[in-house]
Amino acid sequence: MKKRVIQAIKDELQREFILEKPKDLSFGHYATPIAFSLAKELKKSPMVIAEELCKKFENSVIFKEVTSVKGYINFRLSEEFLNEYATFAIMNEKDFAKSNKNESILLEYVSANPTGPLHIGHARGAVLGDSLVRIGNHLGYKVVSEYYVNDAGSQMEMLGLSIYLAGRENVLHVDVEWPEEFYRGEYIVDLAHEAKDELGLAIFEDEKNIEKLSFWGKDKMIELIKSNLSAVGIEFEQFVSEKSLYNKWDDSFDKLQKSNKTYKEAGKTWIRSTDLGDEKDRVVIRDDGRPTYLAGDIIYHDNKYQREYDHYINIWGADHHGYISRVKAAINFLGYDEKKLEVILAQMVSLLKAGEPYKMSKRAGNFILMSDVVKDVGSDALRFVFLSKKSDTHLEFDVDMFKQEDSSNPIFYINYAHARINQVFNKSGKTVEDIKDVKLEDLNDDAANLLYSALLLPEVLEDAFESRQLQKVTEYLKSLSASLHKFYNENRVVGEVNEEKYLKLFAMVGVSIRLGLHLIGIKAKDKM
RNA sequence: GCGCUCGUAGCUCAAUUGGAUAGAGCAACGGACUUCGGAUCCGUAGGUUGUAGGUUCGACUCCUGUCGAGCGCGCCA
Repeated sequence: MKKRVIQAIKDELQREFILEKPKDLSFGHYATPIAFSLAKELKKSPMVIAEELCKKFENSVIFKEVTSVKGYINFRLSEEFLNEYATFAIMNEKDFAKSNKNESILLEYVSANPTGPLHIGHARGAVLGDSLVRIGNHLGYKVVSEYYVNDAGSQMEMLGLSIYLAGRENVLHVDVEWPEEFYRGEYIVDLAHEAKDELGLAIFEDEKNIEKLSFWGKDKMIELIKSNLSAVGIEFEQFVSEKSLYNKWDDSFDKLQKSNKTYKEAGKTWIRSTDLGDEKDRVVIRDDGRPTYLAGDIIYHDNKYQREYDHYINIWGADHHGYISRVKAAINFLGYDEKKLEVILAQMVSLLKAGEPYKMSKRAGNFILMSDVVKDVGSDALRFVFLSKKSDTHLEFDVDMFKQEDSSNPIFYINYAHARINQVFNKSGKTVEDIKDVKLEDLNDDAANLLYSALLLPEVLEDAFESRQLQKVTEYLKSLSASLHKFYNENRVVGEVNEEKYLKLFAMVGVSIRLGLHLIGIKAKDKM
C-alpha cells in the first residue's frame, strides 16, 4: 500500500520526499513535510508551497483528498483503493504483507554454551531471533538461522569434571570438594544419574573417564537446549560446531597474515585490532601455540563469509558488547567487508517474583530456567512480552504478572479481539466467502479508520524488520485490537444495515491480527 | 579510570528514526450491562523527556558537558 502511495506522489513531485503517518488520522492517511525543506530553496513560505503542490493531485485515482495544513501536505486514500487491498488480503491471507526483498541473511542467535539448560536471559535473544527469521522470510528475505555451538575449550572439560564429581557425590556417595567455578545446579546431578544408567556405574571410578563424560554431557546438553527452544516454537536450520572448525585455522590464519595486521610479540601472535577502533590489540595464538577463543570466532566468521550471504546478523547478550570491535576488525583483516556484519545486543532481563529479584548466574545453582517460565506462563506470553520492549533496553518484569488473564496481559487482550471477530461471524451465520465481494464504501469514520489500521500490517512488518525493532509489531497488534474492541462496543454488526460491510471489515482485522501473531510465533485463538 | 548501553507519568514501556498537542497498559478515582461475550468500552487525574548548554524552521531523538543505573575491560569461553 505504502509503495503505491510513494510511487503516486513521486510521479507528481518528481523528487525525493519523506512520507510519514500523521499523528491524528483526521488529517489523512499519509503526510509529507516536504514543503518545509523546499521553503529555503524556493524562498517561499512552506504554507504557500504546500498549497501549490496539493493542486497537482486533483485528478488522482488513489487519493480521495489531498490537503495542506500548516505546511504539511496530507493525503487521504480513496475507498476503492482501500477496498481493493482488503479484498486481496482476505482472499489471499498467506500472501498478504508478502514482499520481494531479494537479500540473503545469515542470522546467528542464542549460541549458548552447551554446558547447561537455557536460562531466562537467553530467552530474549531467542525470541527476537526466531521472530526476525519468521518476519524476514515472509517479506521475501532469505533468512537462514544458525546456532554456533561452543563445544571446545576449557568449559567442556569443566562440564565433564562437574558430572564426574556429581556422580561421585550422588551416585557413589563419596565425599567431594567442589571448586568454585564448577557447574552446579540440579541438572548436573540429573546428568550424573543418567550417566550411570547409560554408561554404567564404573564411569565415576576413574578420572580417565572425564573426557568421555564431557563429550557425552555435551550431546545431552544440546538435546536439552533444543527441547528448551522447541517449547517456544524455535527450530534452527543449522548448528555449527566450534570444534569442527579448528582444522581450518591454518587457512584463516594465512588470510589474516596477508593483511599485514598480525605481528609476533613475547612469543604470541597478535592482531592489530586497534587500527579499527578496538581498545587493545588481541592475542590469537598463545605462546604455547594454542589458538585463543578469538581464533575460533575468526575461523567461524571466515566460514560464514565464504558462504556468501548478502548480510550477517549476530544476536549477542549485551555482556558481549566489548567483543564486537575485535571481531569486526578480524573480519576486515580476513579481507571481507565487516559492514555486512550487524550485531544486535539483547540486554539483560531482570526477573522479579513477589518483589524478590532473581540473580541470573549460570554457575551458581541460582538461575531461572527458561523452561520453568514457559511452563509457568506459556510460550505465547513469554514471546509477546519479550518482544514488546526494545532489545537494547533493560527489561524488568514480575513473573506473576504473566499469569493474569485480563487486559493487563496484552496477549490475552489481542486474542480476545480475535475471538470476538470469530464470534460475530458465528452469530451472523455468514462466512468470509459470503462477504468478500461487498464493497467497503460510505463507511463512517470509525469503520474507515479501523479498515485503514488493519491494512497497515505490511508496512509495520517492513519497518519493524528493517529497524530490527519488533516491539513495533506488538505495539501495532495491541493498538489494532484496541480499535476493534472500541468499534465493537460502539457499533452493532449482526442484523444491522451494514452487517456485510462490517463483517468484511472484521475479517480484514482478523487477517492482520492472525498473521501478525503468527509471524512472531503465536497462534491466534478463535475461542477464549 | 576507560569503553558500550540506557535514563520518558507512581510502576512497566511506546513515540512513524529530526516533524503536527510526548502516547498505551498497570495502579487510583468516576461512569456504561433490555449486550454480536462487561475477559470489553468511555471519562478524570498523572510530564520542565535525569540535568545544563549547543545545532535549526522544528529536538525525547543529533552534538558537548554533567549526574545516575547496568554491563564490559583474560592470552576464560
